[in-house]
Amino acid sequence: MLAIGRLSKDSGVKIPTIRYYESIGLLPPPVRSEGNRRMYPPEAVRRLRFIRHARELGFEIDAIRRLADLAQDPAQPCCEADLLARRRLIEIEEKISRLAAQRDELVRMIGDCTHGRIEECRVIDTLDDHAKCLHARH
Amino acid sequence: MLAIGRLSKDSGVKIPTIRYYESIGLLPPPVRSEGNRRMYPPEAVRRLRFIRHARELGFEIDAIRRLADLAQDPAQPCCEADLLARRRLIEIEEKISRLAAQRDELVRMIGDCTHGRIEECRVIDTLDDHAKCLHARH
DNA sequence: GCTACAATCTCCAGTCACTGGAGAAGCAAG
DNA sequence: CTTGCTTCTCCAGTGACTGGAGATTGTAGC
Ligand SMILES: [Zn+2]
Ligand SMILES: [Zn+2]
Ligand SMILES: [Zn+2]
Ligand SMILES: [Zn+2]
Repeated sequence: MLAIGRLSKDSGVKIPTIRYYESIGLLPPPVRSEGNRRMYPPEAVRRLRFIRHARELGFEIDAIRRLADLAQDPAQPCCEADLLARRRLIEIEEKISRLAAQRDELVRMIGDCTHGRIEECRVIDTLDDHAKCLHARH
Repeated sequence: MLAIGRLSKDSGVKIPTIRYYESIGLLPPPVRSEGNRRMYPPEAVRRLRFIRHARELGFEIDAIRRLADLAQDPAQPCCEADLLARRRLIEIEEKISRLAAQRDELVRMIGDCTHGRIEECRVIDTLDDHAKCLHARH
């Protein structure tokens, strides 16, 4: 059995975050010691690492809840887990293309600016009029 | 003078957002009509479009506040505006590389999975152990 | 003038995923 | 017993909105 500080160190998840995950039902409430301290079984480290890893890959809490539940159930088919991963992948690709478009605009704005006064600034000028952008939408 | 609904349509910024921008001091409080309605000068459309455009390029409100103020002051040197743009560009590049790393992991997880049961699922398996990832960090 | 209906007003709460502070209580070592 | 560390609960704040409730104002048609 581990105290919360130990669990935090072993899993790499901050103490307030662990309590937060408990409060939203992502991490099951552990037993308490006589003095009301949370006492975790060793498996909690694994679950929390799983959660952390999924968060690092950008999964939302709801998706992680499903993924973590599925991980506990080895006989189930994995199509739902794979679907969640594919959804996340699509999301990532959309984000990347949006950011790449923003990057293109900024590179151009900065590159075209002669760095004189505001009145000739390409950055301000472009922000002031989207028609001066390469991409129709951002 | 435009009412808020008109301003919203002309600028593409939703009414509650316009009021929100006023509340945080990004948009100056307009004069009011006898009946306490906000009445905007035509220039408000331009300012709001500027703000919206900068938001679409991912600038934070604080940066936009500076940029919008600088835009009003044509004689100033534009180095600060350019610096804000360069900062945003760096931020974008960092985001893209983080997302690209996530994408690589997900593509591999999904591609390697034989889509059988959870116990053999590469998605769950990889989430469970970051050592199975390509990238050391995400 | 009256009646709908649309537009706007203020205030407040919710979103997401944490993060941190205040103040109190428990716990281990010297 | 005291000192200092850990943990407890509760609450508020983050960023940038978003939307609902309930009240008021403006406008068009009759
Ligand atoms: Zn410039
Ligand atoms: Zn643009
Ligand atoms: Zn699978
Ligand atoms: Zn990993």
